[in-house]
Amino acid sequence: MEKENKKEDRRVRRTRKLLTQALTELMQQKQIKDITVTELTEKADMNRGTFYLYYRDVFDMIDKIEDEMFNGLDRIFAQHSEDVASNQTEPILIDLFSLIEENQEMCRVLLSPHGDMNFLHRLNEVMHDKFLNTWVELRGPLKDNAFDYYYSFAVFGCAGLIHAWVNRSCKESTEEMAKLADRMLRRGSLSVI
Amino acid sequence: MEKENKKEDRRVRRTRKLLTQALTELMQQKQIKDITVTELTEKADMNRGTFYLYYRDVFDMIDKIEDEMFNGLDRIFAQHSEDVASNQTEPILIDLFSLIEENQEMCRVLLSPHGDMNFLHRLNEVMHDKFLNTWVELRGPLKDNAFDYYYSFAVFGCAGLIHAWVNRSCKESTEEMAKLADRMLRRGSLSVI
DNA sequence: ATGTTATCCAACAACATGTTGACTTTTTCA
DNA sequence: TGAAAAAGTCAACATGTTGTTGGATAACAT
Repeated sequence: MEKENKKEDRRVRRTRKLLTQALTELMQQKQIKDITVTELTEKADMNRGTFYLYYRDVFDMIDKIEDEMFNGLDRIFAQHSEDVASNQTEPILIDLFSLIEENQEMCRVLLSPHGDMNFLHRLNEVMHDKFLNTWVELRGPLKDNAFDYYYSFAVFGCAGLIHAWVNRSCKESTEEMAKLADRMLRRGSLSVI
Repeated sequence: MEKENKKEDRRVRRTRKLLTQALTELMQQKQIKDITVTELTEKADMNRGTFYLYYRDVFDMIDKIEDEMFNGLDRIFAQHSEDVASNQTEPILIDLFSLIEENQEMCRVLLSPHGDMNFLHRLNEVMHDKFLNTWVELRGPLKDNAFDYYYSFAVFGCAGLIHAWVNRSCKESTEEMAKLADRMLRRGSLSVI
């Protein structure tokens, strides 16, 4: 364990941070497709060539940023393994919404009209795997296709919830949101109004 | 009424059709951002300049295609104005899923990882307007923010449902899907499994 | 048959891209 | 502290896409 857990070079941190800031700003102004590496590095006040040391293009950069969020997601599910098994969704949801809150700005742009559909699908995939795996373990193999529909509806629906939440600057607390999501999933979205 | 309702030039129809076909194919292979006008027109076997007679760029083309689908959506809501007022969602949903089925391929790519987030938001907007307007008429002005969350959840959720459906090549009938959606919205998505 | 319109073709400048090599600055670590 | 390693700067390059143009040709409507 020489330098495994060593923090990365300060310059690298600085560069990554500046690029991420610049990207977040630009994504609020225009669609991803219209963001050029040139203007991105200009806004971050660095050389254009530096960008290519880290990312292939703007979309690749977004993917990498998403990666970090999904790592956080994995960590949450690892911590709540018992809750998943016992179908205790609320504690998981609270941590999940906390993660969202920490990455508020990025989530807002990723779910915005200028956002990234792939983000939604990665989310869908993760939730599907995490939950479905435990369901299979508990109840044996599945028979019909209702599960696919259930998960697609639930995950996309939660994404919609998150979208609305971050666009209100996360006014409601994470606990409130977890309760709201849980209620919608269990009793139906109409039950909240 | 000289030539108001006259069909457009046969050449125009042909060009539009060829371009749409080519786009649909390409969107299955790669992300929108990687689709160039050059390769699009090559696949459609026509001059590059012709493309610019109709669309500003590839994203503009997608918007225009979406426009047609949303016109169909408007027509459906116009036909079911009584159902909206009486909260009879199922008949509307059936027609809605029929519309989806007609535009199966395009819906699949628009909701795919390579898809268009703006499509989701336009959908959200339309449903919000159509339904919420009647709610307001019936029940007077709204007080709290639960409606926003409800609609975001419901519309995004339905989008997830549609996504799963078109990826199964619309195996289930429109009636089945309408029932499924209605049930999820009213009794909760967990009720289907 | 005739005028109108859509498409084709070639060519153009403008721009973003991705990569390179040499140079400077910062960080690491012994 | 000093030398090696790594990160970033800068200028330059070939390449490909873009959006637009003017004139020729073909397809269409009446």
